[in-house]
Amino acid sequence: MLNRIILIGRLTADPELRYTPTGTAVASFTLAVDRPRANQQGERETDFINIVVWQKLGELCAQYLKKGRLAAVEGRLQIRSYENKEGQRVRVAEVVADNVRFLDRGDSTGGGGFEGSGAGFGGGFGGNQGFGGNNNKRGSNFDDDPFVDDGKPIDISDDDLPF
Amino acid sequence: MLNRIILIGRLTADPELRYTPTGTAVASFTLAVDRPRANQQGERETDFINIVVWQKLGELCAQYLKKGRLAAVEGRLQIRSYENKEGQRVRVAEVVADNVRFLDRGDSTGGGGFEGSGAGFGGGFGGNQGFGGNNNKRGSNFDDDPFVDDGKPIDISDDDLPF
Amino acid sequence: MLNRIILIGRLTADPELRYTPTGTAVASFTLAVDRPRANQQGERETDFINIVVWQKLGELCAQYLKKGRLAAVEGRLQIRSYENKEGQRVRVAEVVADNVRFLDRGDSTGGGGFEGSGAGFGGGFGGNQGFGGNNNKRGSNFDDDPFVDDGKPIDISDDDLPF
Amino acid sequence: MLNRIILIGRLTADPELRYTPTGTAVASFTLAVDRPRANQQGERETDFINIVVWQKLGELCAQYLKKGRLAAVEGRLQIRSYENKEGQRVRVAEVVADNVRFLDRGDSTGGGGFEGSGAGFGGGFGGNQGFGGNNNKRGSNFDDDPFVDDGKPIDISDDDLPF
DNA sequence: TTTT
DNA sequence: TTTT
Repeated sequence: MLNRIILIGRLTADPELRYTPTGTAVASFTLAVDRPRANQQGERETDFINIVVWQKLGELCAQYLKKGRLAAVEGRLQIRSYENKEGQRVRVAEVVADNVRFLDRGDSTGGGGFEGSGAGFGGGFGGNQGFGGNNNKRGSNFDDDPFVDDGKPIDISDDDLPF
Repeated sequence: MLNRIILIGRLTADPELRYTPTGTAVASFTLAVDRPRANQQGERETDFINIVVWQKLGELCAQYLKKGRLAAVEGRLQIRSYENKEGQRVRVAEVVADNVRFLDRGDSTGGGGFEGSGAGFGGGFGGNQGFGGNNNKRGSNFDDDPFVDDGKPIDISDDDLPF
Repeated sequence: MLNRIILIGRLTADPELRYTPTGTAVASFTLAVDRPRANQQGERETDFINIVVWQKLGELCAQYLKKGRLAAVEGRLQIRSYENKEGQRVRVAEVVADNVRFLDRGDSTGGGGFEGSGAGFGGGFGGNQGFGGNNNKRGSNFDDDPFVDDGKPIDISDDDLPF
Repeated sequence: MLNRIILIGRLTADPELRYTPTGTAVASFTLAVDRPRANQQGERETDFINIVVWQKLGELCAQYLKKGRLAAVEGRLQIRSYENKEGQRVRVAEVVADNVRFLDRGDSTGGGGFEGSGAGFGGGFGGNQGFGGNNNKRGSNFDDDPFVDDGKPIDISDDDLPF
């Protein structure tokens, strides 16, 4: 009924940009988010949280976010479930972002950042013109999805579209 | 650096209440949270999100929340990582709640709900007196943790304390 | 750069429904939100927070929400500023909601609730057909806006549209 | 029942640090938060949102935050109400922060930021030792509270403590 | 000005 | 698997 998450952390690597068979862009990256307190052993722990960003906002993330950058991400926690090759049910958690802010090394406009979910690219967004043709070279699979722990590629299809 | 999630959904089952070796209470349950929109096939999907609640607030959840009840949960998304018996790295996502609201069939106080992380049980909270002795009968294991897909019990220890 | 608020509380009165000169619907109501703890005097205090909801979601609020009902509201905190008749600068705070959930006495569908900001009424939303003609009978003014403390009516105009 | 707000913005001025009669620290500052979209006239608007931060976290804000700095603030929206000298009811909105992150020019620790509401200074926090004696030189008034539009000073008293 |  |  309500599902809202806000994170601030640093990218563990450059974003990956993919396209569905119908040409919808989707970026994915992992955010390292430090826990507020040290644990019993006095160590500061970190949660590595996978983020996916669809459409134009995803393309902007792929263009502007890089490994090590600080970002604020706002979205929804989603639990995908699938069977791996051993027939085990695997559950992967990821945040589907609809708002991303670039918080350091911002461009000269003073802060940077772009927002999704907005009028202006909701219905009318037509694909990925100007981004060089959606190169489904490797079959559009998330074959290195960091949540996949057993080598099984997860197909990205238009079924995954959250809109 | 910042990690905040707010969910509203219904419990898929009664909460489980456990205790660490040192007697700290921890409740766990799963919240079914409907996605905002239907997917491509016109079906309404649901995310099943695991919640853990420590200390007194956990005991209150175990006491007042039941299967089917509507609840609002506020907390932090945490990704635990461990090796299963096949030597595979398994990642489990769960929300560590510090505020839970009971949203239906509220008791006569008008709405119900309790809040954690507050003055009053921060440092001084001494265990679970009055809750009948912390019955580590089954070895204090999360042996039916819904995030565990391979039967391996996860030890709950004082290392897991988020405070 | 980022502005997100989530509230759960009860309506102090039925929502008011108005229309801008160009026929855009806007509902407004006040949410009573109890503070988490009692104050020094042992009293439980309450914040009365004004909510505005635009377009179709506003019409749904006006239709389904009533005085005393419990609702969850998600949106953005906005500070409007204007000069009152004594020439003083007055600042009014309100939450512009893009998601509202109806949390009690839900209709038979089990929970109720509607969500805005979504594809489906983002760009293509054409007005308020089927809601009975937008009766700008009283000049489209917020002449009883609960944030106005000095009798000055605040014009609602298309300038106020947050989209 | 639930009241949570998260903001990212820049300080309009250095924080003000005050103390209650019993010596509890409270910092206040205003955050400029740009709205996500331009208005009808194509202008980008900004909300100026007042923040108050109590106790040790407030002292840290006064120490580390300065005009122009970028910060993330997490807390609760509170509406205070009082009568001004003309006998009018005035309502002031402010965010009572329990978590503040310093997002630019972070100190060498890599990111900066401090968190309140935590074990460690919840119950045991005893005042403001080491901060040089709580200088109520100007009568402990918020005499330049940006929410006060009519010159009336607002007394800060222990009644205002949110804990 | 206010809700349960 | 991981960021500063």
